[in-house]
Amino acid sequence: MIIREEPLQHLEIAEYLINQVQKGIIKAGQKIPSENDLCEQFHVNRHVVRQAIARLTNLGWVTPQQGKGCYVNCLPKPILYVLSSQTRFTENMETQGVSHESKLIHWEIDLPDLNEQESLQLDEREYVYRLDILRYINEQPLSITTSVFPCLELPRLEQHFDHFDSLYGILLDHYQLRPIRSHSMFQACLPTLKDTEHLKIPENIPIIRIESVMNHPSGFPIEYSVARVRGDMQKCVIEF
Amino acid sequence: MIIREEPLQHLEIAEYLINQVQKGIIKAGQKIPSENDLCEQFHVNRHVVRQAIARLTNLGWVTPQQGKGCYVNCLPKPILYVLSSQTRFTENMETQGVSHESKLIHWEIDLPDLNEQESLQLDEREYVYRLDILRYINEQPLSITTSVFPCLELPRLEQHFDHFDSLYGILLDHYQLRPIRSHSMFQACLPTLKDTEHLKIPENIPIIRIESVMNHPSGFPIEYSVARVRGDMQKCVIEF
DNA sequence: AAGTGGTCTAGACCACGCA
DNA sequence: GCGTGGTCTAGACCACTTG
Repeated sequence: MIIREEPLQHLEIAEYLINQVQKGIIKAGQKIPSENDLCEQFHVNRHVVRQAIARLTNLGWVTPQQGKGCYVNCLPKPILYVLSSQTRFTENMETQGVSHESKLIHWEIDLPDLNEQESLQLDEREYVYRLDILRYINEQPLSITTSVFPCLELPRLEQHFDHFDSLYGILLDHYQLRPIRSHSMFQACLPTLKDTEHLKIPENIPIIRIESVMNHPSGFPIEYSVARVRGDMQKCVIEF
Repeated sequence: MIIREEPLQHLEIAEYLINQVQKGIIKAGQKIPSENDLCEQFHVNRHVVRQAIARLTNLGWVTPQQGKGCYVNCLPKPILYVLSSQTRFTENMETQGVSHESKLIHWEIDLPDLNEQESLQLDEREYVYRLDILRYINEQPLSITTSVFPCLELPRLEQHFDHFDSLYGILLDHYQLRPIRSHSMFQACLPTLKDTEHLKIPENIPIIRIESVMNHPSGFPIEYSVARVRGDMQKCVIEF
């Protein structure tokens, strides 16, 4: 009598592999067995093995590399991002001693959409700057942020884009402006296809979406931003 | 000359379907075409269609139901959860007029792990209560929270579990205790397999993990909790 | 019984990295 | 050229829902 003990699934293979990594049997930087090897080992189809590996990938344990193999991530301990009314990316990273970089990958002048109108208390005819900023830590893409400012408040902002390094540096240097965080809204979601390209992540890695409104020191809203941050690379901390 | 315009992929089918839903061509509560129909429509294998639908599912647009079809979600606008030093789940939901419920699904007395020791400033020999609480809004599971308290602070806590409805209600009624949020840490991640069972979600839906420490009014830490919340059902708001 | 989604097998071709 | 992962086809069996 043959007992089919086959609620064996992609999920069980995934758990087995995660165990191997957690126990240190397969170490960070090493490869897990190839898909074909795993097929033989578990006597299953390659498709099933691939499902298992997909789960490992989404959970952040491994990253497959075409032509090479599937490597266990040297998981960088998630960066702490301390949120307060005064927080800036650059300063935050520097206090943690993390190498960082910001790139302006796109900017435009446009009419505000409904969200932007409401958050910035703008008329539908008041133009805004819309900037897309890609931020790196340790040479890896961490987040992409869309920041929106009323054009009126930051005249000729584009003049300062040539040597872009820190958004808040520009605001401070050229406009004597230090925005203050009014409120933020967090949500876990999946990246858009565009975001996956910029962040160089698979489309199933969860990201944290942070929607914020920043105020001018005198009180009115001056910046509306939506950041999409790799969930596995950052933890946001709020102190009360 | 035949032009292969076939970077057609599961992702493109997914985008097509998302468009149909966004434009209202397929409305909430309705079914999208069956897998076999989509196979014919796009002249692709069922496997490809299933990948596309998997993406829709993860993004929260649809939920497949075996034997019936794949229904467009009546997307409940994400609940706002306002985080402050005084926040409680029950009160938060009631101010928004949302029907809610809490179930204690597991409890134990145990020695604290390293995280818990550190967060609660406990000796490794001081026992803790560990509670798993499942919370519902509008009859749908929203979050699962593991709360840890030092046994010493809440003697005979289990006596009050019979008619469990609100954790903070018990603390207030029987211990005259109103914990105050010290800090919280957010991260986007994927659910564990256990969490998927409790929350009744597929394993690829992103969740937001909120790790918090709450203090006794006189200042020392009294509760360490880890909440896993459906990303598509809740937005956390922080006011500064 | 027919249709639906859930899971698996078997096998193909491609793009990439490496020796 | 070979092995790797990425993608797709073709077809099978199952569990569930509905008529």
